[in-house]
Amino acid sequence: MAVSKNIKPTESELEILRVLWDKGTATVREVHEILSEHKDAGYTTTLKLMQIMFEKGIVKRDDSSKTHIYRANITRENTQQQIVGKMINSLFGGSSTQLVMQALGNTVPNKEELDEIQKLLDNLKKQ
Amino acid sequence: MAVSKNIKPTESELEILRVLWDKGTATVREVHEILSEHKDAGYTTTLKLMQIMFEKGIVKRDDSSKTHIYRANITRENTQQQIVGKMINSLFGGSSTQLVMQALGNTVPNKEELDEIQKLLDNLKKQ
DNA sequence: AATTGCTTACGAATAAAATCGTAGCAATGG
DNA sequence: CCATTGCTACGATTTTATTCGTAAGCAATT
Repeated sequence: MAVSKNIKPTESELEILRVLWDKGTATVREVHEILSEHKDAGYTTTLKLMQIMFEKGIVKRDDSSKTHIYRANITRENTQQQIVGKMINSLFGGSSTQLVMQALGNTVPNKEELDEIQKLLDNLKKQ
Repeated sequence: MAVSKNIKPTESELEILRVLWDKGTATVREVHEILSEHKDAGYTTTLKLMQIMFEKGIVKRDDSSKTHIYRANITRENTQQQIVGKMINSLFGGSSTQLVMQALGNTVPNKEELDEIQKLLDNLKKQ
């Protein structure tokens, strides 16, 4: 398995990553448009953040044309794992079960989701 | 239901809260001793943090004697819910199920834990 | 009474994250 | 040809979080 870098995106970086994960690729303008629906910060703020993320290696970019095209350089899955893992330790005393209980108690999943979880659970039980 | 304040403890504050949640009450010294097992920061750093948390209302304290006695003023459950909820939205597109799958895939629960989850799952299915 | 040890208070330094203003460059349309 | 528009670069500022040094109080001990 590939070694997952221990990258910890900040809150703002995560917002940008979400857009990139969703869209695949995006320009600063596109990211900014979407972010500004829920947040107000200037265009250059988003630009600067994405430049910093580029320096950190969190995103890649194609700068062959004037308007650069960005894409994520870390996967959603990896980042989720990273953050969830950290949270299990820091908030749930290392028990993933506690987190699961909390999450399930939080919002009620529908039938399909319950089945999906049940399937995973069955799998875990077999081992 | 009580209105849960929208408090967002910082990383350091969370470390302190964990100690307080575990022990119920603690002095700065006690908190510091425990923290310094895994982290090195001076005593006054911990002190200052706890003073700030007091100002924010995150912790209470009994200052009737010279050595103040602290306790958490927000519950573990509430804080977990707060943070998990935020994460479900920001990282899992609002799907608690996705988070559950991630968490379960992360570290393998033992038999008892699996049973516990199964029980909760059964309950959810009934509704 | 002086010393020592432990405490709180608090200003200030440092570090990290987020925000913004301005400059410069290229393409476009009058 | 020049004004406008939209882009990147980047330094500087602001905000937030963390860390620490120092002073002062109090109590036990020498």
